Amino acid sequence: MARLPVYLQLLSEQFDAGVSNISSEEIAELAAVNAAKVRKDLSYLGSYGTRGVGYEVEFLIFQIKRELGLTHDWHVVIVGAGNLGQALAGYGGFGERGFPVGGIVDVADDKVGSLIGGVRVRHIDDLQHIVQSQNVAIGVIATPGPAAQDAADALVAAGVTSILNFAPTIISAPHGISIRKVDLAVELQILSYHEQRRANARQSTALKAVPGASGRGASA
Amino acid sequence: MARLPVYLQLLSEQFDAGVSNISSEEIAELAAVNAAKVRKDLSYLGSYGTRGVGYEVEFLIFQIKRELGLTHDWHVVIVGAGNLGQALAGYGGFGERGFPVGGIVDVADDKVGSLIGGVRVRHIDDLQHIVQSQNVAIGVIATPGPAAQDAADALVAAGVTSILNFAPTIISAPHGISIRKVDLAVELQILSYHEQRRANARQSTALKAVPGASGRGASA
DNA sequence: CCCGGCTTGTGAATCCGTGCACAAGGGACC
DNA sequence: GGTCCCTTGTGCACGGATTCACAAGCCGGG
Ligand SMILES: NC(=O)c1ccc[n+]([C@@H]2O[C@H](COP(=O)([O-])OP(=O)(O)OC[C@H]3O[C@@H](n4cnc5c(N)ncnc54)[C@H](O)[C@@H]3O)[C@@H](O)[C@H]2O)c1
Ligand SMILES: NC(=O)c1ccc[n+]([C@@H]2O[C@H](COP(=O)([O-])OP(=O)(O)OC[C@H]3O[C@@H](n4cnc5c(N)ncnc54)[C@H](O)[C@@H]3O)[C@@H](O)[C@H]2O)c1
Repeated sequence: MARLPVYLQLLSEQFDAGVSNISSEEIAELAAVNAAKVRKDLSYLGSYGTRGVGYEVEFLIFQIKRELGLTHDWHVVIVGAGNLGQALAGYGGFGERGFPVGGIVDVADDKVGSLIGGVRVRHIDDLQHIVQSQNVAIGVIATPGPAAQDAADALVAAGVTSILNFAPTIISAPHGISIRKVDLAVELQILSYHEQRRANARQSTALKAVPGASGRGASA
Repeated sequence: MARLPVYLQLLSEQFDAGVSNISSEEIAELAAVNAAKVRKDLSYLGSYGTRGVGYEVEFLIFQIKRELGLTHDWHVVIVGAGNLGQALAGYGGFGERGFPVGGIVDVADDKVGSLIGGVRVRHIDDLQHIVQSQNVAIGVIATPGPAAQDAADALVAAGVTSILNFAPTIISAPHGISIRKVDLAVELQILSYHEQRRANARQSTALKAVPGASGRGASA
């Protein structure tokens, strides 16, 4: 389930805040979901709650981590040392959450060799060596859209089996490779869709009073 | 539907490549989804296809844009001018896709005043002025996790009605405000979940042959 | 003008995720 | 030891999304 990481995040926060026991109701509140859903999700891990009491936070964290495969670190390699690649590589939260940057590669000669967040940018030809020497399983694509498929192919050829793609391109990979895509523009467009629906709703209600006047006018 | 932006993206690419007509089958191929789903999604916009021929790319792009509310630009304001905020503000693809950066704000005095991607960083106290003078409807949160809720409150107070949150924190807002969250760690954890399942599967099959030996050992 | 082939649009069956409601069970207090 | 209260775990019903399959419809060629 895609909600487990969210639970993990908030449980970790609660644990740091000194909370040792928590009910499904409280988790639901913090995760902004239904309490029954929380219990269903957690029961999927096994019956680790105590009726009448709730869940032991520390134990639950461990169980979720086990389920997600977070019992050890997963090294990550970033392809593309541009704007985004640098932000990602320089972002400390990566390693803190169990995903240290094992390497970052690029094709551009002026990028190769520079130091980002303590990691040196290498040429993409070194990808296979990096992946295999560091036992990297996850690759992150931060190249321009047209290069994304090439990057994916290179990652797969190097032995990576999971890919996180930030480029606005749908990439394909052999069966057995996990791919996830994060597309900024898609997120914004979904928001604008809702904005537009709200604007339309306002307009329809106002229409009866003043036909022709638009709600939130978007004048230049 | 959350798939419309994906269709839009790939249709735009096809249009640029000179394709003027396209079938649901081809769209499905490019979007990596079922063809019937594509037709259902598109029929939701109205009956804009021609039986026996397919869809006219340009017209379809226009219809999807209309549905998504992309007939005009939506200005965006970024809260937090750190690592990520700077990458976002400096990213040209934002404006190209109809979401120009209308402003970027921060609390830190050493950030305020600097120029990023042609936009000057302003103090968060100016948020309301920026939002209202530029008619901004969408806010992007790029602050550290603990400050995310404050940022959201400030955005809502300033009049923003949609929020895209990059911080690993669940934020709450009044009813009627759209919120979307993009959490890097969650994406990586989902990938690691699949990795781990693959590793387990390998281990189970190997177990019969060599009990005790682990598949992809994560030593040190 | 008619016919055959191709693609859309959509009814219907199905599947999956969600949420309700409640029985089962554990703990604390008496 | 008993009882009461609180919370978990889950059977069940519901709704939306997905997929199949096919009739309807358009176009080009004969
Ligand atoms: N910058 C952002 O905030 C942001 C936000 C969302 C999405 N994106 C997406 O992320 C991707 C990268 O954005 P960016 O702003 O960092 O772009 P960028 O142009 O700054 O960086 C791209 C980097 O990729 C390298 N590159 C090009 N082809 C390559 C290849 N075949 N193999 C390896 N490296 C290659 C380039 O040398 C460059 O360094 C784009 O697809 C963009 O749409 C960026
Ligand atoms: N950098 C990345 O690649 C990356 C990737 C994924 C997620 N994130 C998330 O994005 C957020 C920002 O990451 P970052 O690397 O840019 O961090 P950062 O520390 O570089 O930048 C945070 C910025 O927010 C500002 N800030 C703090 N409190 C604020 C407030 N109340 N109002 C306005 N501004 C405030 C700070 O002054 C700072 O400039 C974090 O939550 C992080 O988890 C970052």
